[in-house]
Amino acid sequence: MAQTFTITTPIYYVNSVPHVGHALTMLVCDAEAAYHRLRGEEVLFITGTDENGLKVKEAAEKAGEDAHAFVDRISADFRRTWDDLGFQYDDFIRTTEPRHARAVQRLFEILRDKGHIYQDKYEGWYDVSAETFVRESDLVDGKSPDGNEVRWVSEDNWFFRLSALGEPLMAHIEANPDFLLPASRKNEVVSFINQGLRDLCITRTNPGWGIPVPGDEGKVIYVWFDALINYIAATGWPDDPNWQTKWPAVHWMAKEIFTRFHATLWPAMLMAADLPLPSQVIAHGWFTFGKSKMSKSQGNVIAPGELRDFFVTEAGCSADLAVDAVRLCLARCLPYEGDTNFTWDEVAKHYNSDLANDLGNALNRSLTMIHKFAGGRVPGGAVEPEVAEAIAAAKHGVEEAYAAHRVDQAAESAIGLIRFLNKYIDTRAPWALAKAEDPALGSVLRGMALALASAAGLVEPLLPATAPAMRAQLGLSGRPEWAQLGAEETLPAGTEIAQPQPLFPRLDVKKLTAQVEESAPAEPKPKKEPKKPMPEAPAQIEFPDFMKVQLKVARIVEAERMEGSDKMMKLQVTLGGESRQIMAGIAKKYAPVDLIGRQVVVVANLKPARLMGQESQGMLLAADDVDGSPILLEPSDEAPDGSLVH
RNA sequence: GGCGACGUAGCUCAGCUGGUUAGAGCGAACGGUUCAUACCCGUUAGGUCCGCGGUUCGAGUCCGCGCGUCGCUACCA
Repeated sequence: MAQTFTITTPIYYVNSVPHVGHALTMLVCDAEAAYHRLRGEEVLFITGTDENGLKVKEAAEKAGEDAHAFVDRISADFRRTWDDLGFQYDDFIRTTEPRHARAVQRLFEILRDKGHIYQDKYEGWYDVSAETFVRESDLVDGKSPDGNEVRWVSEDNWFFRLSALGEPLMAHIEANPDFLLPASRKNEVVSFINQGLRDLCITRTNPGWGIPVPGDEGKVIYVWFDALINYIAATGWPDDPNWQTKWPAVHWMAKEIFTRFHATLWPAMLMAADLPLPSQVIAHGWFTFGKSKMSKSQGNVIAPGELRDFFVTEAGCSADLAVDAVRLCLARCLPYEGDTNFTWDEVAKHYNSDLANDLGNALNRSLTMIHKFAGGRVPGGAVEPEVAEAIAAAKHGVEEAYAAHRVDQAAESAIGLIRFLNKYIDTRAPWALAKAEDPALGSVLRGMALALASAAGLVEPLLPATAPAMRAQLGLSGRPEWAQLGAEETLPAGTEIAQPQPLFPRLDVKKLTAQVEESAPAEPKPKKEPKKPMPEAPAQIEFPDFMKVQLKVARIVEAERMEGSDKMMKLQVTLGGESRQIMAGIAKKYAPVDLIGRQVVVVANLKPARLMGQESQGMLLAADDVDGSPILLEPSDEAPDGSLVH
């Protein structure tokens, strides 16, 4: 069986509403899928919704709705939005479907049987909203760093041995340079993995919603662990023996879920289960709007349908073509590496220059000329070499762009052919040839028509409504094979041309500018995520509060600088009978030789923590110097190691 | 804090392994053309290629330092 080209968007969390960011991911996948279909390949384009998690259940309750009804409703919203915009996905998978649950449970069992999952106790704070565990030290005023409510949980849980998979993962990344794209994101993943991976708690207490842990029904599987498995579930794994013809897949997503989940956790899960890794994992950046990210919490979401309606109302193009206009603008503004500011201004410019002035006008003027100078039929005559070459070059450019997942560059290359055509028309001046009754006229007109027919094919994955509309005006029906695209035979002499009909009416930019200025919301507050501040010390504390802190004298027996940090030092100390490892940020000021043998004061009953992948069992006390550098505290006289300080 | 990226014409950005007069699109100015959706084509922009130092016969392109933006980060207790 032939290998299928499988491409995925993330499954969208039902706690949000569809916005332009989602539409961008949909677009790149849709365009790539369409391109591969045009080439005659089997294609599987998967999208869907992520519907498990405590947060979903609580959102349903808040809405006074049954959870099933709630997710059905929101999932349908997403689906309707994508249908409305004409995205041609092949499968829409929901994590509440049995096929997904079965795959999740099966993968869990496999990993457990192989020893990659173990049971342990977790006790600590849990952020319900973000569905993550929160370190005590990260709490801000009793809330999570994101300001969400936290609750104390103490439970037995299942952990995924992610810590063991860093090395094989790195090996795979190094052996496959295009596995993670773009390169700048890949670097982030490499440094993330190099910091050392930690085992991940992958279960939660069963709230009556989610996928139960096989053999431990009191638990459900952590939403992220669960959600990622949709990709393989949609191929039919584990039951369909043909699933491997649909795997591996190309995964596209926005950058925020790249590093931790798609580029690390997911490949690690597959690796642990001895399943093939995705062929490529690719992240795009965000659209920003004004100064900040376009997001629900910022209140500056543009609904994708809103953009389409804009072109219908303001430019007056048909609904189908307005969708194409949206697609073009998304592609042209595609933030591949960084983020892109997505503005009405930019949108209007791309629409006018690429679609109205270049593409639409080139079609229009060419058709008019064929009517005026050739009686409305494609004349005979060989297409001139420079036209054939320009077509071939543009086609090649589009192919290269799609091979590199650069939908933006594919658009550029296809529009480039139109630009060439406009220059060619000016240079060859068919009106002058006609006047002079120059025999070259036929060749020139036919070349123009062929360039347009070819351009239609090249833009087709990106502009699926525009391409057939162009062909219809050119008097062509059906579409050529990709391989045939650009061939002279695809446009026989004598083909009857339709009456030209403007496809994309120009936008009146001046009028728009006035409107936008009028309706523009106040510039979104320039906000920087507040760095989590150190908890403020209260003005006074009770004596028992103080007594909670156990301070002891310790003697440093070993000290070692940490690679990759100019401040951190790893210390081995003795508290009399007991020795401990403590991490301390003092390496800038003190050298190991200054420290060994020295007595210091430590907080002895501080909960252990991991710093730079090292356990720290306590905290070294130091005063802040004016420049912020540490000044170590030590007893003024030799004290017994381990003696209490109070 | 660490790691990483970026800083090129008014704007958005290309410039691979260093090599003659540094490019594209948009905008602007001027000119041309008339087939066309007031569109298209051409010319122009005197760009310190962020700054300073270095390697080299030669650097936007490599190295160091500095400044400025930005990204990632499970950790400076």
